[in-house]
Amino acid sequence: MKANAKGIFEEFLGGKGLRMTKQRALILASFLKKEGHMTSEELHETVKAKDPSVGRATVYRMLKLMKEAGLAHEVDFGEGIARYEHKYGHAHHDHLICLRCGRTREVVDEGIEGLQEKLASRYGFSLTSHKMDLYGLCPECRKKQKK
Amino acid sequence: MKANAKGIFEEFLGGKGLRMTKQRALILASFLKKEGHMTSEELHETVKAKDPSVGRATVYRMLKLMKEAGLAHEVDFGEGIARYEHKYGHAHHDHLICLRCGRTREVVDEGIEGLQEKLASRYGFSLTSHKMDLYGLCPECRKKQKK
DNA sequence: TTGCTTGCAAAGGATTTGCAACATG
DNA sequence: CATGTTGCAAATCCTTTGCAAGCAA
Repeated sequence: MKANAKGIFEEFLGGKGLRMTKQRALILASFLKKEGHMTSEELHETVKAKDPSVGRATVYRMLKLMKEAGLAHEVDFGEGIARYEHKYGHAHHDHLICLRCGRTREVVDEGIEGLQEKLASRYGFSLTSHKMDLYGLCPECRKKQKK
Repeated sequence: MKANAKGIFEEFLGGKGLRMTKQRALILASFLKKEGHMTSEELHETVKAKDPSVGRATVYRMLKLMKEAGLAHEVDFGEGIARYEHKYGHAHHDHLICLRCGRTREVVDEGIEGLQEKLASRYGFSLTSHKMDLYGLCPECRKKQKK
């Protein structure tokens, strides 16, 4: 699966006359290995652990490329920084976000997905994508809250 | 309605030992008058048309106050800039956004709202708020697309 | 008066870009 | 070898902050 994602990315690069480099391979591998919603800085740290010479600009440039290649997805939890999650092998999903501890859960509800389509077509829109983030308290934080 | 919103804001200010000033009154009125999702800069322009001496920092500071007072709501359509819509007299709603022309529509679907609660409680979360933005093509842009 | 407010400019934080040196196909 | 690529630092963009002067209560 990891090798395959790399294959997809190389094909993407080839199609645009771009090249695979050791920095790109390292960043891609690091990105795929880590789960969750990481910031550019977190990814840069992970990459630097393997090769301290990689600069942050390269990480930003790769993030943009991976987004174009369809391997990364940008999310925004209202913190004023971009976060990325990998799309490869991850189906579409929405987020449940704890306002206290920041933990997130990926969720999907077919019923909601269906109603979104209906809602859009009611207004004559054709839907391309959507984002839905639900904010609240996770079970653990609700417990602490009561004490 | 406008006068009333001003009343709400003055009460909010009073409760915090803050003062009403002519800049604040002007920014509030300009904010309420304009519909849609405006950026800080757009609001600043509107305000400057009435009083060119108002600085952008004051607009940013007011936006934060209006948010605290519950009169403004920050939204983010992924452009890297904050947009604000007024909450006063506007019930909760989600957005339908045209990817081509940028037009937005405010929508609500009770069915979706209900399923969101169910989805959250299925994971033990208590819900505080949510945001849902649907991206696609509006009826006008779909027509143009076909030609 | 007291101390909240303002405008300005400087500071900040995240992300982008120019450039000379370097590596890939 | 011709071009893409890199790291660095400088530059941007949006937003926040420090400060001296100004104004509301």
